[in-house]
Amino acid sequence: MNSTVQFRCGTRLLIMGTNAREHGHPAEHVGDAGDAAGATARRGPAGARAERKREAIITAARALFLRDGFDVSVDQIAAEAGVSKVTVYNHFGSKQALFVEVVKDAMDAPLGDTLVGAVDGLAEGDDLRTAITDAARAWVRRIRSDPDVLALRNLVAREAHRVPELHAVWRESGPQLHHPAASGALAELAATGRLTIPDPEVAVLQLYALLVFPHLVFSAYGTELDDALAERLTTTGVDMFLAYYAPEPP
Amino acid sequence: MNSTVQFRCGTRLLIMGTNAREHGHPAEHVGDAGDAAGATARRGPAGARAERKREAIITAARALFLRDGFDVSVDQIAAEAGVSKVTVYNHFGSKQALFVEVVKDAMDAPLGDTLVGAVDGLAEGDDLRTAITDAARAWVRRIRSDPDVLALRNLVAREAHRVPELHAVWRESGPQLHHPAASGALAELAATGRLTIPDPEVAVLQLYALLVFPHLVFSAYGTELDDALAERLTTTGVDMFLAYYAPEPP
DNA sequence: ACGCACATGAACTCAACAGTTCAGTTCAGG
DNA sequence: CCTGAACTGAACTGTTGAGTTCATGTGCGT
Repeated sequence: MNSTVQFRCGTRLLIMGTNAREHGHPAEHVGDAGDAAGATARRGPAGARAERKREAIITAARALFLRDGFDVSVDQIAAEAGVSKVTVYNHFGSKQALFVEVVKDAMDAPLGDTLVGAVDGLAEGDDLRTAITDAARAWVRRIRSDPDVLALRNLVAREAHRVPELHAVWRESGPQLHHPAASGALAELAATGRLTIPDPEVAVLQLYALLVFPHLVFSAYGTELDDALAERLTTTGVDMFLAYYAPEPP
Repeated sequence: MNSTVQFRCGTRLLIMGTNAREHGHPAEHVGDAGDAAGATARRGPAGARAERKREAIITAARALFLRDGFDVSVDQIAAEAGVSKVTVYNHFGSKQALFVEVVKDAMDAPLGDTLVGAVDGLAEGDDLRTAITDAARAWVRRIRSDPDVLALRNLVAREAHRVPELHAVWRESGPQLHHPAASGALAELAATGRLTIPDPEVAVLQLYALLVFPHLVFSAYGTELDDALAERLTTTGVDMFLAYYAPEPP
């Protein structure tokens, strides 16, 4: 919508598996007016031990939720976390709240930044096709190689109807975060005259559509595109995009 | 993969809502060797009354499953169908089996045929862009206007992990059915020289990606693209596709 | 009009699971 | 080392929902 907003909000890479995550303050998102005031509203136990427990719970819950969906029992999560069920409830209040917390925590935008990086570091004379293809390749690889990224998206998609709050979380951390990034990158290319983009909103969608949506869609139904096809899809996709939006062929 | 297979397999339009469906033989799919032999394997009650009941159950179950997912209780379904719960079990054996049956029944390929139709009725001199755009528009409209089409896809995506048999059903009735259709249409256009398609597999995916995947993806997360955007997406998508695959601009 | 397969409904079993209670234990911080 | 907040384990409540049983109708086919 509006231009010149801050991109590059969350470059926190979402490594997962190894729990080497700094974990700042979990609920320190951007907007959310009405949260800065109370501050003590419904925060769980405090202290060093509590922090450890909390993290253990989130880690275990993330793993189990990603694997089995919302249907895992709280007992399982507690067991996996090496923690009493009561502790889970002391910390999060309800299963839903825990779920939302897990998704919030895991949902940092790993997409789109790649493109921004590629475009930012693009000198005047560099080959646009190569740059974008590389970025796209990295982007797709990230999606495909880290099963958790797709698993998380599918999880949110699957359970959104059961946990309505997910909608909000998703909108805030998903599209709203990296959509402006990619959008801004395209705008930058348009501004410097390397692309001609009459309808930026459509162009961004098409970029997604050509490069990542196939993976999202197929993974949603449990199948997976093989490496060779993914590669052809990426290069041809960028080709097609540039053929349409670049003023003249290089 | 192989060319010159039969397209136009299932042109049974999936109207829904009005239950004016002829309902032939529900399990009369194409391949499925090992089904023609036994024939009496696990078929439920027979007779006129039974058939009525069975249909009522499927209709009710479809409505409820599409609305609320797999979580509706069998009692609800029975009530909605005006039928005893025992009858449901007499007919289908288990909730899962009923679910699979419902999906099988509802899953006819409404996609792709449009394209085939447009291409088939294309005279030598006709404008390709207009024809494909019209087909695409109809296609997208069908997806967007009939909530059940998307609901069904989302349902399958959501519950596939709980009902593994869905994978098979999906593969048989989904991609495997209309993918060849669209694929064949493209092949036909390539054969008559109106398009130049080096990598047909990729081209089909790109056609899907540009035209329908955005709708699938966004609907999976509960949002919806507005009409104007959908229209721009369609026309620009076809444009882009043709710009890349048509030998020379008309 | 007769009989039997099919349908009913109401009560029942069984299991799982969210969330709670509580008496007792652990650990971090002062 | 002492105190209290935080944790534990285990038992408990309450609900929900799948699938079953059975005694009693009801309608289709002949």
